[in-house]
Amino acid sequence: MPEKRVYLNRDRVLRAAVALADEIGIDALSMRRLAQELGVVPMALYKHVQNKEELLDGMVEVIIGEIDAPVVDAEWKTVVRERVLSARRALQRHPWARSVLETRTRQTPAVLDYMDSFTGMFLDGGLSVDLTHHVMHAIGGRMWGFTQELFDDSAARKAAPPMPPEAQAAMMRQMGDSYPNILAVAMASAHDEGTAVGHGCDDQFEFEFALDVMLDGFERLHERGWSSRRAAV
Amino acid sequence: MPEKRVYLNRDRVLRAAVALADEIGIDALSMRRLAQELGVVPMALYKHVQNKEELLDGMVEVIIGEIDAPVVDAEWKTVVRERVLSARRALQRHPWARSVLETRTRQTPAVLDYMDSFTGMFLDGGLSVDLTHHVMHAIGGRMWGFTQELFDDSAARKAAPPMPPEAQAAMMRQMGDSYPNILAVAMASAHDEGTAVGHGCDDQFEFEFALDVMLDGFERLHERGWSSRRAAV
DNA sequence: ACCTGAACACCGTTCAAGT
DNA sequence: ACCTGAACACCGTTCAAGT
Repeated sequence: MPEKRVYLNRDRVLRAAVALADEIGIDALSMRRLAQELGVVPMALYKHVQNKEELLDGMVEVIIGEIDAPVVDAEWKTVVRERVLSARRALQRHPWARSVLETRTRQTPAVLDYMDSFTGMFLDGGLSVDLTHHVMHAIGGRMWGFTQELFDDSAARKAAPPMPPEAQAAMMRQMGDSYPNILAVAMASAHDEGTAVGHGCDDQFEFEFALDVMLDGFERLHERGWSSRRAAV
Repeated sequence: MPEKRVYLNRDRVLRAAVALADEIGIDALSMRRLAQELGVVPMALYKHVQNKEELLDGMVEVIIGEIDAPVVDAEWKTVVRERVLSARRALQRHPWARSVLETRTRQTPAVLDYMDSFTGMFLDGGLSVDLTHHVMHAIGGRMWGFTQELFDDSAARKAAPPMPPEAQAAMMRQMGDSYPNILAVAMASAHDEGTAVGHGCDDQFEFEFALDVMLDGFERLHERGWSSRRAAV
């Protein structure tokens, strides 16, 4: 008696990939091994995922789906803090996730959604778009690896050829519908670049901004005689 | 007329690997491709490097060698700042270095030397061993990826079986000769763990420490009406 | 002491077919 | 519409030899 044939789909493939990576580790996760797990020939996967890169992008989507929505009715610092800790918990559930995130460069809709929502936590908290911009860069590494590339277009530029201005404007308009917060920040920093006074997206500036926030914080703790014992209280 | 045969050595192999990765990218760097570059059969490399992992560890050594020594006669914040910026420059010269560093878990002598010297910048600046400990964790991601694992022994524990106390003491003594600063910090946090009040090496605590340093810093900038224009002055 | 050659058990992905 | 099979051009690493 032939079993009812259950067709593969993208979602089944991605979930199986996440589960398998949890089990055998990311290095051992190959297209061939995943196919075997699904009881299918390797090439069957390529109907649902263009290549291995896209499989990894899809696995990131699954992880992002595990991050809690922002808490409501709290000051922005609490909202951000809880969200970051939730993201951290999601990453910890999947030990391979950190290293995969760090290699992703494609800005999939799932990633952009998360970024937009994250940006919104600062803007809703009343931070200026300027400060929010640099804060997003600074917190990037702590949120996880790919924030850096969001407002920094060097990665995107490599992927896509330059666009005529009208196409750029059209894209901006379309982005505004889905990602209003990202758009607000991107527009403000583009304006800054025009005036040549602010810092649109200078990689070195962003790095030093984050470094100085940390060093200044350390200095204040040192001056106050901070110790982890007292912090525990 | 036969050319004088120049034997391979570890250093030649590592330098060639770094140069080749710069040229063709880290993904394309294979033992086979590297051997070809050196005009040698793949297996010849295995005399100088146990396997590919060790090749990557060796490439990290080369990178560390490019980081400037700490500047002298300056306050600790400046010393740290300059060192971090120097490390950043080294990483930027080798675009593949970041991703390689993030996958390294072995604590080679080169890595320990760098860590010890880095720790020393804070201790010499007068920070307490306690604060230095948490600061080292906090700055880890900014320095680069592997600091996290230094005082956190979970990675080391996986690699090596547990030791009898005498062996541990002997190792400590030996470490004290080469890495006095690491030892000072490690001993202080071990003591804390005994009192069960401080935070020896709680991963979650370290993460939140760093997160809160950033968030508090952002809040202060927000309150002061910070803008990148004024920061430029 | 150092390098070689052949072989093993893997990869991701293509192409042209099968149902 | 979806899956298959065979093949291609690669990997890292072993082992037993060569000079």
